[in-house]
Amino acid sequence: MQPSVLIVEDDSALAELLIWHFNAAGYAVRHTADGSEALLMVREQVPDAIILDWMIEQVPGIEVCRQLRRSEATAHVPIIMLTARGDEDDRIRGLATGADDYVTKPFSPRELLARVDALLRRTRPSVGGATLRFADLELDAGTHRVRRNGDPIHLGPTEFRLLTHFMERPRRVHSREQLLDAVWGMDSHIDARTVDVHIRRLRKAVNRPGETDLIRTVRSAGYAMDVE
Amino acid sequence: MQPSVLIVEDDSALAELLIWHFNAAGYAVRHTADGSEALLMVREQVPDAIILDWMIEQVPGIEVCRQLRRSEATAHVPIIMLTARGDEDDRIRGLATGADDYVTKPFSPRELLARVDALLRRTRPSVGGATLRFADLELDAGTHRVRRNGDPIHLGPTEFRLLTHFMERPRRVHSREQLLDAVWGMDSHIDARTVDVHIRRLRKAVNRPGETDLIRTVRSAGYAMDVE
DNA sequence: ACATAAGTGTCATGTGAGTGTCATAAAAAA
DNA sequence: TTTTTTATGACACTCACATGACACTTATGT
Repeated sequence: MQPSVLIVEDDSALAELLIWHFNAAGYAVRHTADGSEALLMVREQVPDAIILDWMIEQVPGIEVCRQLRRSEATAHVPIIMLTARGDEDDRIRGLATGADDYVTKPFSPRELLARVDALLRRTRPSVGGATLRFADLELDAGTHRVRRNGDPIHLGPTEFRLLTHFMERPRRVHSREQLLDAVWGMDSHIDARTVDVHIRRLRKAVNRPGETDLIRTVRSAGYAMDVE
Repeated sequence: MQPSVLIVEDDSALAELLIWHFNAAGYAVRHTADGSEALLMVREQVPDAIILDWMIEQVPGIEVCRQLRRSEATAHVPIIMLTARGDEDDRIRGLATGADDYVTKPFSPRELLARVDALLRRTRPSVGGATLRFADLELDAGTHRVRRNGDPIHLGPTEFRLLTHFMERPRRVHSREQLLDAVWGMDSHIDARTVDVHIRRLRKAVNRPGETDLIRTVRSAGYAMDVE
C-alpha cells in the first residue's frame, strides 16, 4: 500500500522540491502552506506522516502539533518538523510537544526521506515490506503472503488489508468506522455491518478448525487482533 | 515503571556526562564502551532504548545495529546513534540499517534527552494506549481490557463505560443523575434506580470473592471509586 | 472479446449476552 | 419503632453480532 505524507511548508520553492522527491520515492503527497488548513486536511484523511515547517505564517507549528496530539485519531501520526539551524530551544520544545523528529535547514531531501522512511518503518512496518507477526500468525508485506504455523493461508484483497491493519496495531480495538476509514478508504459509503461479514471471512480463513480465534469481538466497540 | 537505556560510548568523559544526565532524569542506565559487549548486555536485559556511538572501537556501530535488528527479541528496540557532524552518508546509512534517530556531535545532553523521551513516548505507551490504574485494578482504554491483580475481568459495554468514568475521576462521588448523563447519555429516560443494578453488576465482576470492594456507596449522594 | 472464477456488499434470520424494571430483602437513618 | 435508602434476585425484552444465502462486480485466463 502506498504511504502518504502531508507537507506543511509556506516556502513554495522548497515545497515543490520536496513534493517532487517524495513523489519519486512512491509517496502520495499532499501539500498546504497554511497551518489551520493542514489540520482540516489531516482530519479529512489521516496521512502516514506529516512534514511540518516550524515557522509557517499564521498558526505557529507548535500549535499545529499540539492540536494534532489532542485528538485521539491524530495523536499517533508521526510529525517531522523543519527548523532553522541552531535554535536548540525550539527543537526541544517541539519534541516535548509531541513532534517525533526534526531536521534543521538547510537539509538535503535525501536525508529527510531517510528519516521519514525510518519513522514509517516503526509505525507502519508493512510499507517497508517487513514481516509482521502475532502469535503463530505471520504476514509478509513484501510478498503478500500469510502463514499460520507455517501453513499458507489464502486471503482476498480486502481481507489482506484488514489483517494488515490489525497486525500493525495488535491488541488494539478498532471500531467499525475506523476500519472502514482505514481499510476501505474515507469516502466509502459502505454499511458498517459489512465489516462483520469481512471479519467472518477473515476468521474463517485464519482460524483453521481447532485453532484458537485470533480476532476478538468487543461488543458495541469493534474488533481486535488478540488471544485468549 | 522506570525506563531503561543502554549507552554504548567509548569516550569515557562523554559517557559519564550522559550517565549523569539520564540518571537525573529518572532512567535506569547501563553503559559499555565495547560493541560486542553491548550485544551481550542487550540480550541479558532488553533496554527501552539504546544510545549508540557510531565510531566505537572494534565493532563499528552499524554492525551492532544490524545484529540487533536481526534477532526477534531486539528488533524493535529504539536506537539513537551518535555521529560526527557533517557525515551525511553515514547518517543515512544508519537510518537505513534500522537506527531510529541520530544526534550529531557536539550536542547537548538536554537535546539527547528530549529525543529519547520523544522516542519512548512513541514506542512505550502506544503499545497499549492510556492505561488507567486504581489500587490493583487496571483498565486499558486502547484494548478495552480490565484486569485486577493481573487476572482478566470481563465487563459488558455499560459496565465498561461506567468503570472508565469512575477511574478517570477516582475517589470522587458521582450522583445517579451525573452517572446517567455521563454513561448513558444526556437524553436517557432511564430510571435512576437502574444505576444501582449496574453498580451491583460492576461490583460482582470487579470484586472477586475475598477481595476488597473498590466501589463505595455514599448514602443519599451516589457512588465513588475508593478504598476504605 | 468472452467465459469463468473470485471477491464484494447487502440482506434476512437466528441466537445469546446485555439491559431495564420490578418486587422484595436488607440496611441505615430518624 | 417507622421511614428512607440501597442491595439483590428474577424476569422479560432488546439489541448487537454471527451466519448463510444471493446478486452483483471485478479480476483472470483463453
